[in-house]
Amino acid sequence: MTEHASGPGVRAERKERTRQKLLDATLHLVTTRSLASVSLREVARDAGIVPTAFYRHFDSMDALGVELVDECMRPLRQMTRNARRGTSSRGDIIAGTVEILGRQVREHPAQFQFLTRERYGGVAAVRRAIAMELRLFTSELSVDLARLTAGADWSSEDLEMAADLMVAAMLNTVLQLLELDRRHSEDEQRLLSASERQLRLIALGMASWRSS
Amino acid sequence: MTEHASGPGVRAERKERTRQKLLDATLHLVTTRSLASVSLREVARDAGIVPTAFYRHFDSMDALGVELVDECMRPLRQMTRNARRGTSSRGDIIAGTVEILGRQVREHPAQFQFLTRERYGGVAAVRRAIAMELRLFTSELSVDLARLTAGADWSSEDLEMAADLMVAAMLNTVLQLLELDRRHSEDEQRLLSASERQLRLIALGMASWRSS
DNA sequence: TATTTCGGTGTACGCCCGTTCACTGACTAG
DNA sequence: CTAGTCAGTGAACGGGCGTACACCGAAATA
Repeated sequence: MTEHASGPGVRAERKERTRQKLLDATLHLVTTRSLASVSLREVARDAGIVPTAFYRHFDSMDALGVELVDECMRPLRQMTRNARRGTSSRGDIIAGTVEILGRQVREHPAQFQFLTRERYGGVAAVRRAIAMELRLFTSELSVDLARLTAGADWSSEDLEMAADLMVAAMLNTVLQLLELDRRHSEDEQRLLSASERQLRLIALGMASWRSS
Repeated sequence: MTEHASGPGVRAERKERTRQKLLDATLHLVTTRSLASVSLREVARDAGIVPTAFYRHFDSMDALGVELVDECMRPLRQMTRNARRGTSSRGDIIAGTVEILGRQVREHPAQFQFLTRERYGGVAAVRRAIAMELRLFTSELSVDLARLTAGADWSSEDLEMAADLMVAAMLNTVLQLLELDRRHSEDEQRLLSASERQLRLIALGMASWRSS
């Protein structure tokens, strides 16, 4: 229970490290193929352990997949936090959001690849986990929109509708960014510019919207 | 070469029938899992033939997948044709489009399920085939938008951007429709109503857009 | 120091897979 | 009537899979 002088939880630390290796190996494998086609043995091999040792960390590949969703959601959560912070500092929310989106995708391509690929992939548990996170994301955005449209008579249903559209647009952008080849930053800029204009188009629509 | 009196291509007809059985069996299997996790033997079993006979019809499961994309695109193509025809007859394009979209998804759920699930699934060839069809769809829509915005100074790039946003919104609706449980027509109506308002929001934005 | 805990090992099992090959027999064509 | 075509058969192969089991040795505990 209490930590010893010589090694404070050396074992636990090693365990956590190989656990992370399993997650990393899976994430790497999933950038090419779908999770359903990745085998337990393959993951164990890439992580440098024997297949049976896999069970010391996860009950099954499905369970690992669900944990991986959580891990991959972290950059996305950070993204929304950054976007919110950016809101208060500068005037143009949209430009800031799109810029952050582009950077996050550039810095964590594998995570986004995994999330978008498995969003409608074969493993039901993983699909459900992603759907839950995404619903949370949309509802948070609709709260933000409520703040921005204060005064206009927006129903909560319409706010949800607009937030859903914005999230769909951004996810579409993410998918297109991931399809891009590496080191074609000009294409990336063109895509991000289009994304910004899409969000601006929606904002323009919202400005002249009357909740019926 | 010439057709005989007794049986005009009985053999070819039988072949076509089992070929169709293979495609149908795959489509049915793919509603639950992803294509990458469906085996050749499984498909052959469900189609009622021995595994080796599979090769009389397709080179591999990947090849079958590409053909399946083509087959599943037929209802979608018909949908756009219907939407276009509806355009000329009545005033409200959006309501008509959404209604047709809802009906098509209701009538061909497995096809849409396959297309959306495999759009970013594991099989590269299938992914490419779907992406190509979808790009065609978007560019056709941008042509329609060019006709509708004649007079306003829309650049072709912005037209593409708007069409892309609309397609993303509609695909998002399709995904949500497919997630719905059966026989909850109230939920379906709510979803289609939200989709209609999304498109209307975009149209509203376009009305006050100035291509910069 | 003696004992327990536990992450990782190695073997072994039965199963399903894709693909090969030689074959059969109904339809086709001359 | 005869020869040829070809969709479908059935046995067999080598290989990867998930998983059970007994085991090891270093870290943790007492």
